[in-house]
Amino acid sequence: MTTIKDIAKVAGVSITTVSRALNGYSDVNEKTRKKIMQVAKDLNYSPNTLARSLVMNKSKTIGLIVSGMTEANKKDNFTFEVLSGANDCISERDYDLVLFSTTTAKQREKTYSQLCRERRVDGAIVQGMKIDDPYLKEVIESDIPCVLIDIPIESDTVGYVTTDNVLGARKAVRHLIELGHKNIAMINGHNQAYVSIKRLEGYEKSLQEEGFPVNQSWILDGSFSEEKAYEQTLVLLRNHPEVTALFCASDLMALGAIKAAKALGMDVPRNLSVIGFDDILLSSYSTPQLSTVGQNIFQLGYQAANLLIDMLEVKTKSHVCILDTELIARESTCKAQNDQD
Amino acid sequence: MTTIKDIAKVAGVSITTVSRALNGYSDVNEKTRKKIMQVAKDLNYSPNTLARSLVMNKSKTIGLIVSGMTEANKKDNFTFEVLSGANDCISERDYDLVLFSTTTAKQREKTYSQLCRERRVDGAIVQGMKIDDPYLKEVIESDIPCVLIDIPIESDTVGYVTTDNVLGARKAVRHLIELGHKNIAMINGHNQAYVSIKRLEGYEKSLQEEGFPVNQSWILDGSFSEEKAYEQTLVLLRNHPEVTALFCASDLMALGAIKAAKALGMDVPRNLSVIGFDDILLSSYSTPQLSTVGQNIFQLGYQAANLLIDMLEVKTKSHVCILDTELIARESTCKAQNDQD
DNA sequence: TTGAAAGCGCTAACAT
DNA sequence: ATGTTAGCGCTTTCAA
Repeated sequence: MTTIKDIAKVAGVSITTVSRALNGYSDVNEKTRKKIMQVAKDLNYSPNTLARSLVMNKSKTIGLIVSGMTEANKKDNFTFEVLSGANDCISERDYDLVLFSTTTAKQREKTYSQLCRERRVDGAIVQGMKIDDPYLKEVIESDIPCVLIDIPIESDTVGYVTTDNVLGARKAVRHLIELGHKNIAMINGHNQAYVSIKRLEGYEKSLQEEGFPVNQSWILDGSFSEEKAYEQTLVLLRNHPEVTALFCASDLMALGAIKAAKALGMDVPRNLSVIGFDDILLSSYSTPQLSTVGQNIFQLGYQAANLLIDMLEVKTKSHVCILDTELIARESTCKAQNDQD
Repeated sequence: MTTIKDIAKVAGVSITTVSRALNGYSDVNEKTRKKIMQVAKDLNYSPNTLARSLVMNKSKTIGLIVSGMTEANKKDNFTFEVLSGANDCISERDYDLVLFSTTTAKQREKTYSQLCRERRVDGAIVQGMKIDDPYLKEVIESDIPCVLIDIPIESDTVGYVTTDNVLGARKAVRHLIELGHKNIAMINGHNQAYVSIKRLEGYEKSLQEEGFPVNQSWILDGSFSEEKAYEQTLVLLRNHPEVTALFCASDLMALGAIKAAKALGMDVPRNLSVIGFDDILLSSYSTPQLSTVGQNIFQLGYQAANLLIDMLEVKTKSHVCILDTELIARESTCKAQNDQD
C-alpha cells in the first residue's frame, strides 16, 4: 500500500512537501505540486485516514446509536428512514457513518462514552432510546457532542431533533372534531417515550379548547404495538360504545385498532373513524387507507446529522430543530353519523 | 483523554506492560495486572482503536456498500433487512460496521478500493449493485476481501451470498400449476439483476417440465417497479385474456399487477391468480393478502457478514452461501376456474 | 518554497 | 516478568 513516504521518494521531495501538496496548501511550488499529484496517481495512492485521524485527533466519523433495532421497528421503518436521512447528510458533508446498535443488555457491558471514545467518533446521533434508558444519563454527562432524536434534552454538547408532536396531535383531533365527532378516544404509546407525552398533551388540549371533557377511561396504552392496540381497542369499544372516533399515537396502532373494530363487526370509517400518526408505508396500502398525521422521518435523521455537524464545526446557533407535520386525510375517517339528527 | 502512557505513569510500570496487561497476555504478573486494571478503571481509560488499527494494520471494521439507498428500496425494506442482518453478525463477532452509500454518480469520484482503503476497512459487503455496475469490476480486481449479495462472483478474495432463485421461482410456478393453471405469465425484474435471470430460468424450467410451451409474449419486464408492473400487466391482460395466473419476480410488482387487474374489473384471485417473490411486509397487509415465495433477507445480510469475517479470519471453507426459500400461499392465488369443464 | 524532527497512541520484536 | 526501542502513516511546528 502506497504511503506519502513512497511518493516522497519517487518525487524526490520530503514527506512534508508531499503532505502539503496533497492537502492543497498554498506554500508549495506549482511545479512540485503537479509532479507530486502525478506520482500519487501513478502509485495509486489512497490516504490512510486512520493515521490522519490519530494525529489530528478527529475522525470525521459520526456514530449512529440505535436502540432495539431487531424489534418491531421493522414494521414502521422508522429506524431505516432515520438512518437514510442521517447517512445522506453525513456523506454530503464528507463524514462517515458508523452504526452502533445497542440493546438494554449490551449497555451494561460498554458505556455510551466508551463506545464513542473507542471508535473515536467526533459525535453521535442517538435514536430509539426510552426516557428511562441508562445511556441517556451518560449522554448528558459525557462531553461528546450528541444529537438526540425525539428526546428534548439540551446542553452545551447535546442537542435534539423532534417533530412538533403537540401540534401534530392537535391536527389529528381537530380533523375528527371538524368531521363532527364529539366522543374521541385515544390509544397512546407507552409513556417511556417523549412523543407519547406530547401527543397526549395535544389530544387533551384540542378537546379542552372545544369544551369537550377529557375522559380518562377513553385513553388507553397501546405501547406502540399493533397487537396491544388491537386488544385495547377491543376493550374500549366494548365498554364505550359511545366512542365514534379514535386517535392513535402511531399508524401501527391504528392498524391494530381497525382490525379490532372489524373483529367486532364494525365498519371503519362508518362506525368508527380512526386516525394514526407517522404516515408509514403500510398506511397507504391498507384497507381502508389510513388517515394520519405525517411526519418526515427521513428529515428527522437528516437534520440530526446536520445539527450535529454544525455543532462539531462550531457553526452553531441553536441545538434544537423542530419539524412540522402534515394532515393526510385518507379513507379511515369520515363524518360522524349523527343518530340524534 | 487517558492513554496507556498515563496508566503506566500512575501504576509505575512501562507502557509495554500496560499494553500486555490490558490485552490479556499471560506473561504478566497477576499482581501488576490487577494494579494496572484498577488504574485503568480509575482513570476511566478507553483504548484508542485508531492507534491500534494503525499499528496492527487492521481495523476490525466492515464496510457495507449500498447502491441506490434513496430510491424505491424503501418500499421493500430490502436494504434495511440486509443492514440489520449484517449488523447483528458484525457486532456479535466484535467488528464495527461503517456504511457507504453510493450512487452511480458518486462512483466516478471515488473508486471502490479507494473507499475501502481510505477508511481501512478489513472487508466489504456489497449490496444493490447491478451486474453492469462499474464498481463490480473493481471489486474483483481489488484484493480487498469482499462478499457480494445476489451477484455470483467468486475468487480468492470475493465470495457471495444469494437465495436459490431458480428453486424459488419453481416453487411459485409449481404452486400455480398445482392449482390447475396452464396459462401462466411472468412479470420479471430488469435484466441487470442476476436474480431476474435466475427467476426467469426457474419459471421456464417449471413450464417445460410440464410440457407447457414458454410463450415469450407472456414474459414482460416490470423493472422491479410497482408502476411499471402495473402498466405491463395492463398490456398483458388486454392482449392475452387467456392468461389465468401471473408470477411476479417481486412482491412490489405483484402489488402493481393486482392493481392493474382490479383496474380492468378483474377479481384477484378469481379471475387471475398472482404470486410474488420476497415476502415483504406489505404482502401480508394488502388486500388480498399476497401469496409469495419468501426469502430471508435478514439472513442474507447476516450470512454475508459471517462469510466475510470467516474469510478475514481464514476460517474459510467455501466463499459461497445459498439460502432457501419458502412458499407462502395466502389469498392472491386460487384454483383455476375451469370454463371447459 | 522546502525539509528535519517530533509526536499522535498503540503494538511488537528484542533485550534483560 | 518487565523494559527499551522502533515504527505504523500522517500532520505540524520550527528552521533554513
